[in-house]
Amino acid sequence: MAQLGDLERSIMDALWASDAPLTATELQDTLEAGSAGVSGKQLAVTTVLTVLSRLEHKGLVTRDRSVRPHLYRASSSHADHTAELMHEILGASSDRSEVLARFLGQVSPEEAATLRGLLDSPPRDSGLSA
Amino acid sequence: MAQLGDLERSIMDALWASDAPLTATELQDTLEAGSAGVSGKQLAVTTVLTVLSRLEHKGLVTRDRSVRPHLYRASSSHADHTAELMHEILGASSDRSEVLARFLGQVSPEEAATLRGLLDSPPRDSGLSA
DNA sequence: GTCGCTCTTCTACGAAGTGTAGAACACAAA
DNA sequence: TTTGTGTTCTACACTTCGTAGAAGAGCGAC
Repeated sequence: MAQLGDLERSIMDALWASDAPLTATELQDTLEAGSAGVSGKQLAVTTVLTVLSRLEHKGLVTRDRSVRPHLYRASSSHADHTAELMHEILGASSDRSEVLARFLGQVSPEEAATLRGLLDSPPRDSGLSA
Repeated sequence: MAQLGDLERSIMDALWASDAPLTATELQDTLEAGSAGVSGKQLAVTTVLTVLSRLEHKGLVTRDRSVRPHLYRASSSHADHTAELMHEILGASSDRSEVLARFLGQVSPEEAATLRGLLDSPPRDSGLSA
């Protein structure tokens, strides 16, 4: 799955931040607003569309072609995606326990508490909406 | 920090697997042996050196220039590196708790047990040898 | 001291991925 | 059918990575 480029990430962030699916033009506006400040430079819509196609190809974005301005949305929630990435990295390791130990060693007390809570509470569920 | 290429990863793996620092030539041999089987093709030493330089530039490898055949070793342990990567990804997320929840949702029972154990035991130590 | 060997640095190139966007095409409304 | 908006095709420059030759540097042998 690998890492994303800057623009790809920006677009994914915009999609993740939006409840409803977005059109390319809407994304274009969102991106301009997001990177606001000094630049104010707007990307060409084709640029946004190209990146969206690439993201769709990578499986990160799904597109609704049934409506005319196509609608784009993230295939999975940001949290899901991030968690998957973390697992991918963990899975590539030979010594999972050791990695987990290090991971916890770097975790903040708050996060440790969160983890404890999560481990105690029923671990059996998935598909919660973000 | 980002992700590594195939050869870069192979070299890091070799360094991580070795107790002592290695020279470029030793790494060259190790890589040949590691990828053994059908290929048997050996990389040019310069290739190994180039990649080592790049890895040094990225901070993943440190080099001892005081001895003649320079000695190369991984800057941090494999587990440390992996854990750092996981934190990097987690840190880039806006909703850490949600990500952690998803992460745990995908974790195997064994790993969950490991985590529980780690969270219960004194979290205060670092620098364990891999 | 300089010859030669080994190791390192410089330089380079091709492939892949990414940011960027124009040109051309498709489709619906007027 | 024309027109405007949205999508696809194509393209190019830049970066990263795998790959390695050519040239330079240091050290031991003679």
